[in-house]
Amino acid sequence: MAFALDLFGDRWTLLVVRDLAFKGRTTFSDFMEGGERVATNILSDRLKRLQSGGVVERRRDRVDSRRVQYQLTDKGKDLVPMLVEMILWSAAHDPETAADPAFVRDANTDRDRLLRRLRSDVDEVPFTRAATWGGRVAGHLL
Amino acid sequence: MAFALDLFGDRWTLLVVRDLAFKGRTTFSDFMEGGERVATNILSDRLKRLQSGGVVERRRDRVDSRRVQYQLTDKGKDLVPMLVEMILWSAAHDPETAADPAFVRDANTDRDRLLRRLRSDVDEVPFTRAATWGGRVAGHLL
DNA sequence: ATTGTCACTTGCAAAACGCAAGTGTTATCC
DNA sequence: GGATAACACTTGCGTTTTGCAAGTGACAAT
Repeated sequence: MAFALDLFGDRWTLLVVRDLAFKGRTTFSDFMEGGERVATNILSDRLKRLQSGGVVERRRDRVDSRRVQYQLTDKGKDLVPMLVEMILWSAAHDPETAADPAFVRDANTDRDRLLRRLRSDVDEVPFTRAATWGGRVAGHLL
Repeated sequence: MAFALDLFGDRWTLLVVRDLAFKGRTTFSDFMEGGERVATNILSDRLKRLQSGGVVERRRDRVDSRRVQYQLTDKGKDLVPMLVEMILWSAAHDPETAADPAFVRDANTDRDRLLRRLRSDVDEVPFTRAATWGGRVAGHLL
């Protein structure tokens, strides 16, 4: 656990991973526009740490070389089950939760199926689509 | 997720929860002796935050009134599945992991059973025993 | 009565964070 | 082709949080 917390034991890092895993956000400005107010220097620092931790990979966009695309490595994708548990806990205990009740139900009734779906969504077409669930991007409500 | 990270998005908080859930540690000095080097003021602060977050309860020891016993609330016990996923991720990706391979195997082959066991262990005799697994305290190797 | 244990608190230096502004590079528009 | 804009950052600086060491108060043990 100390190993995990060394890497993402802070306020922002896991939100970046969530954006990558569920929200289809892949660029610096995507992460910035995510509602939560990260400072640019902090975001920059967290992306570097995620890279050196092997959770995220960085590459320039082929089409528009100003842009930098971030994506989860396999190691990063392996965080999804933990994120799901975190979301479920929050959904259960946050009085103002924004989690989709159907997502929660699905996770509780057939967790393995949900995880398989999320995994395959995150795996394929890494730069064009987010993980989908129930026909739409999964994370909009998380 | 932001709700969760507000409460335990830092380096130390989840280690306290882990100590309570898996390692049978219940007192301030227990937490201090846990190997990781938390400062006393930080530990004190985190325990207060966990209390006000409803994750942990504080009560004086009946027998020795110097001592203070901490225990997980139901809300705190609900974090166990997330902790397990975190441990599994660390076990899979930390080259120097100390996690028990059999724990990892059990978690992967019959997760629900493991969670039920951990839950009942944490529930009963809250002040005398830690969660056990495989006949011994579960967390010694986590 | 003295010493020790336990659960903290306090003070201070160092590190991390948050904000605003600035920089360099690459597209896009006229 | 030159000006403008977009993007991904970096830099400076004041504020907040952390880490370390020492101290305190209540109670227990001897």
